[in-house]
Amino acid sequence: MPTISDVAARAGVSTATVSRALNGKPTVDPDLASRVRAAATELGYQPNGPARNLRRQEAAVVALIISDVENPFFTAIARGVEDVAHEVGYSVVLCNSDESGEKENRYIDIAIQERVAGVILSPSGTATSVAKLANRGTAYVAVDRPLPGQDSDVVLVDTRQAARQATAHLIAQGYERIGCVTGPTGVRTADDRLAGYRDALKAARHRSTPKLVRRTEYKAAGAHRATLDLMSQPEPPDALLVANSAMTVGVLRALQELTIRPGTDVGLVSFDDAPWAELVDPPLTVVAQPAYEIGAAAARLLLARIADNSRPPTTTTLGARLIERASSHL
Amino acid sequence: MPTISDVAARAGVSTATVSRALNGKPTVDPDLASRVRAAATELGYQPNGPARNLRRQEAAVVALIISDVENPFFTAIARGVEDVAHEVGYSVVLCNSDESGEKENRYIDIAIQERVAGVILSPSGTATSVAKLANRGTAYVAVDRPLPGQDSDVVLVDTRQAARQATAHLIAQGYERIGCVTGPTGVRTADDRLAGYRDALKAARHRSTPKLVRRTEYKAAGAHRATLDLMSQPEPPDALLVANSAMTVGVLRALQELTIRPGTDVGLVSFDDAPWAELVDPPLTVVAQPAYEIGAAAARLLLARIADNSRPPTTTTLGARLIERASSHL
DNA sequence: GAAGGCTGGGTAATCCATTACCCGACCGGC
DNA sequence: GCCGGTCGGGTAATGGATTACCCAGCCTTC
Repeated sequence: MPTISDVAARAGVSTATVSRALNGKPTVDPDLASRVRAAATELGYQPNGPARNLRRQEAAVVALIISDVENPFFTAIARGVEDVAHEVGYSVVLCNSDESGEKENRYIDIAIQERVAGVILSPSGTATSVAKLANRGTAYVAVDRPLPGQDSDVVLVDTRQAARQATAHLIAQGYERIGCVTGPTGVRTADDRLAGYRDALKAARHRSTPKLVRRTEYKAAGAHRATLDLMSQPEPPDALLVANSAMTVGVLRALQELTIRPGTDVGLVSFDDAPWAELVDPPLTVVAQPAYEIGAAAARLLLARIADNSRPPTTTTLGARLIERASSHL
Repeated sequence: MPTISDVAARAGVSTATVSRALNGKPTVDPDLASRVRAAATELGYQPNGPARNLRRQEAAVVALIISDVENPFFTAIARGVEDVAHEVGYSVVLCNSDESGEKENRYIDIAIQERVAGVILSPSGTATSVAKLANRGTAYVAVDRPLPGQDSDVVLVDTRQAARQATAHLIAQGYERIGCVTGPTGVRTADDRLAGYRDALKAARHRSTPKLVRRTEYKAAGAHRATLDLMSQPEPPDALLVANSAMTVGVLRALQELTIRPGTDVGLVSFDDAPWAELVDPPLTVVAQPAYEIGAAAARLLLARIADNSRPPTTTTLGARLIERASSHL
């Protein structure tokens, strides 16, 4: 593996000049610079990243810690982050915390150890190592969910308002016993969606009862169980608000098993406009979240904070859009 | 940011002892070791990764370069890789090459620069920097697609056989003009699936004609166009084999627009058992690929190669499973 | 023609953890 | 009581790129 000295020897200059030439510093004679570049390509020289990062005290890398790689919402965020970061020469590494506080902490530790320039994360909500980032002055931005007790940059969706609107839509369509399947207590988006749901019920003077609400992990399996449970009650709901698309898979599966037809027998609105949402029968009414834009905005905030860590923390709230399709029409 | 010397000073020992204690070397007095650990936690010491990697000449990190983060097939592979790697203390960083040879090369260069222990990638198929990995002796494993001209470890699915079986199934169901929507020329899985499709037609003495085949990028948009084009011919196909689930989204959308009912008007078999495959109407017959196992197997191979780079390259081929649902029954 | 200012480029310090090498202390055996 | 061996732990070299600092040579300017 060739080092900078090998290149220097081959080009007949000092290592300092090689470094300057390859990093495009303007103080190098163009002739020398091209001799250096030639030597570097001939040797197939690749700078030693750890050495460079050690000296520079920072790597041009941002870590993106998301809570579920298999959730299209988060992968779309990843795209947004990548596009913005790449434009300014940063690389993005993706880490999957799997909604586990432990894995999240582990990845944060790794990010600190590797001295990445910044971290974007969707906090799991349990106590985390995020404080360490703050202590060390590593730039970070939260997406999708705020950090409990942390005053940081954050990019959110006005998910409570969106849930309220979605529920109001169901009410307007004439549904009377509207249920809600949402994520675990303590996960902010799950709490907010539930709150928005209740807001709408209250505004319409509907009674809100725990019997119509189920909370489980943000996955198909949990939602599947929850739905079986909800629908087998003496007075089952006649419509459901479902808090993400992974859950919707479980809900639809459960309804299938119970031979309850969505749209006809039970109204359905789901968060996340998954690619397949209009392919199921009936096409799903969804709350489309601007995932790509969340990622892009988070990346821009992170870059700004890397440049100036003293700037005041900002909260960016993006709106969601209700897309009405057939699953929510009586 | 505290360094190892700070910890050493605080614990009243030398840096060597700190390093040994924190790395669990057995030659340290237990008392000293616990004093060191205490000092480390008090200071919130996190070792400097670049310095460590520089010295060790390797990082306990493997890079996973996949061609599409938004494709569930690849994210499932990621899970498999992660689970195996974590067990032995390796971290996984995910890089999204987006089917672009250029991005792939870029990430390979970064992986080399950062001196990761190994690389797992789904090669885009265009000429790549993979040779650099080989030259430098960095361990790597190809998944899903073999590396052209490289004799490396590779984990594949017998996708030609699977395509053949899927097509034979359509033939057995009585479809007569079976079409195929597959990925771009040169992408091995796309070529193989087409070949398997032709194998089956030939075996059944059906005529194979280019009029029934379309090749486009492995995405919904391409497949959408391809389907509109295929179905608007004078003699359109009465069944389709679709080469991945992203494409199937495009195909279904196109059929919807043309008000052609899948299953009834046109038989459908798709690669990849997406979570929503049984939720659409009619439920999709699919070729389920063992994505998680591919990832796990690749990770195991990579670890073996990291341990011993002289071992002979192996090819692991996993089988796929045809899951018959309603979309392929006349 | 000499002094001061620039410029390009070399020398060597620096980043920090790991580890080869070495040394002192203590043990057992004769 | 002395010697060789063990064990624990310290000193300092090491990895490779960046960059502060310095110097040589040339240009300007009076």
